[in-house]
Amino acid sequence: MTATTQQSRQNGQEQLLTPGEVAALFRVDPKTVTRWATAGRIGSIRTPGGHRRFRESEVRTLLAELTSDINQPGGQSF
Amino acid sequence: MTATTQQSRQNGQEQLLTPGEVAALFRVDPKTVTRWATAGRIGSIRTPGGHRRFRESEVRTLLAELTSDINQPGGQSF
DNA sequence: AGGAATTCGGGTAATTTGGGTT
DNA sequence: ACTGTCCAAATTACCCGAATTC
Repeated sequence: MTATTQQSRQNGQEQLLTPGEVAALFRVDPKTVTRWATAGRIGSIRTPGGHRRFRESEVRTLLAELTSDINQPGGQSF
Repeated sequence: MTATTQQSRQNGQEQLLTPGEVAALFRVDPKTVTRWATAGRIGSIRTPGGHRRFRESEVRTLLAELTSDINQPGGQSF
């Protein structure tokens, strides 16, 4: 198996992203992504050391919602 | 044989994970997992050669505890 | 017995965290 | 209410050579 060192082992596992990667996708500061997690707008997984990891699927979903105007019931607008 | 099938199905024994395996679950470097073991944040078993192995149940429990989902069952939110 | 991949160790950059501020 | 920046401290990532595992 030719793998660098990282994310190419668990095939059926959930892929996780670092704050910096998520920030790059949204074109925002990593700090802003952290605020989203703190505000409960996005799920996060903390490492035992306290750093956050984000689910790629969830991030992509959120990113898709921002790509086009979404105003559907259940979207929590309060 | 692939990297994910290093160990065959033993009897009722505890499944052990390699540092790389645990690292993939948390999306960190295998070396980071080693530091967690050194810091006592996660239990580890050493092979006669000095390599570390981790209990799968403990790892999954730890992963679940550090996971904060926003609208999905299974995660504690308090 | 040889080979590929992983995991030791240490040491040094890069990223992340949290608070406070603009 | 939301985001970007500054700061210090903590955590994590990549570098190497050598040992271990399968």
